[in-house]
Amino acid sequence: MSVRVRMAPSPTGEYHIGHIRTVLYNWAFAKKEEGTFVIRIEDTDRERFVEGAADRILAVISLYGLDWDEGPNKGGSFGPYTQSKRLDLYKDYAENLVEQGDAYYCFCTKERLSDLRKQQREQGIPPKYDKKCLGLSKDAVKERLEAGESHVIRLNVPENRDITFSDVVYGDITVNTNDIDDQVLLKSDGFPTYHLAVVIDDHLMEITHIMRGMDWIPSTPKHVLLYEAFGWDLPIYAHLPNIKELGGSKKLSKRFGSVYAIEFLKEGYLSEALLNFLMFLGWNPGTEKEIYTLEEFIEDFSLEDVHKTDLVAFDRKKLLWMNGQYIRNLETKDLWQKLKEWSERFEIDLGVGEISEEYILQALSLVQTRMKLLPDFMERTTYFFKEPEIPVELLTKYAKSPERTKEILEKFIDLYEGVKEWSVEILDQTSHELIEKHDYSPKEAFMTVRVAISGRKATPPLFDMLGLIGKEKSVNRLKESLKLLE
RNA sequence: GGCCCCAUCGUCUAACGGCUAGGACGCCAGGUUUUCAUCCUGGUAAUAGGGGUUCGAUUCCCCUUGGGGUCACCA
Repeated sequence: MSVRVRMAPSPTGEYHIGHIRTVLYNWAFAKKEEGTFVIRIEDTDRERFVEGAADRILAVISLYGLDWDEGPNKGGSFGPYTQSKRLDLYKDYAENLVEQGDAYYCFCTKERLSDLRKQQREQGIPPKYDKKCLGLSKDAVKERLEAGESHVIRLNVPENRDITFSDVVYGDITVNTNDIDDQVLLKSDGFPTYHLAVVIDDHLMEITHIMRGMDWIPSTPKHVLLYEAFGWDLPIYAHLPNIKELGGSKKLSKRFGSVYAIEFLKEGYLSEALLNFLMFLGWNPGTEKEIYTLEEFIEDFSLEDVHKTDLVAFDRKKLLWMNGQYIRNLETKDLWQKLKEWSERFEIDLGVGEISEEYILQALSLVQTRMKLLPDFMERTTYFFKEPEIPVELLTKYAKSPERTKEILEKFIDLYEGVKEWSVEILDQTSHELIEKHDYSPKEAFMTVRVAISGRKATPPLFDMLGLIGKEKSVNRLKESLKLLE
């Protein structure tokens, strides 16, 4: 039987970076096993439903370079892939369960339920439905149903039975049914709860492996009960460790940076780097290899290597390092391509104006090893494209006196005006000759020129920079800087 | 609180029950360098505690402690 896995987002908000990790594992597993990856929209909560969220979730998954074989906007033979379009199905199955005695109608009001919970808490016992409506006679139920009384359908959880299921990552997990509540299956608005819908859909869609966050472990026994009641085979469960903020907070927090998948992209992380980083949050190949392409990940991924732990920390510094790796390892023209796409997608101005692509590529190649995030491009290259502001205190910082700064600038202006062939090699050679002749230290001379040209103290190598900026502009900038000292 | 899960450097992690517990990020130091990066070299730092089992426990078992999850007509 071929592998079928799924990711089932709930359109209640923006997609979290941790969700992408789960999508990635499912996606890679399907690819590796030559199976099918399906996406199903679980929009059964009408209160929390957010208009447009489903589309944005699908879009961000695509932006990360991941795709699916069946699902909304894609089709497949197990549709529809949106739960709100499958309502009749859930109702039929729930009613069958009632007939079998595995579920029952419940007419209790929300007030009674919350009072009950309150009482139980006060008595220090775990809150649980007291099965009051299970005692209703068939006729009584029928009567109240016909009267149009508001009702739900609840799972009839048997007493004192150990439910054991096997998890590929966490091993055997056993829970006693006394600790399981008579979960609502069908809500009074006719929508199923997650528990009912997920079991029915996973079965009908022939899902073979369920990979999801380990926060679902406690409700898995309910699902097992449901599979049993329906007489269906259990899928293979593989719960995944959850992700937390480095530093102790329980979840990723805005305080430390981005949280939503789309935000990381906007901040200038490359999807390849993000995915590479995410791979290792809960999985490890057991080797020392850490830079992984998607193809390599598909090759090496295995459920057995998913780490059995409670939480993994999201180390933003390591992510940043990894992003720098990816930026550096890109061909410059490919990096430029990424910059352009990023700029268009998020409407960010790269600050290059109408300058030729050839010039931009040269500037980019000079700053590439200095970039960790896409926006570093603007910060690092602005003076290649626009005349910079020169802070006087920085200009005069390196020579012993303002007079000496002036002298250095004058000498370099003379030198550069006379240079016939404006090449990095010639500039390097003649500049060194100049400082030797006048006994300037390399640092005072070159730092002064650097500041006079760029307005800053940290730039790519001076002569590479001058070479690209060109003779006329370089000389002009030196002259403008000189004027600041008068 | 009940139930469930987890426990190796600060972080992600490696180590058929067996060499000085390995790697990566970070941090520190040095080298390269006119600056900032890159790059190279080195260093720092861990088996939560206590009992067992064993010739020998990071590894297996128990307890304690700590962390996390979950107990809705949310997913």
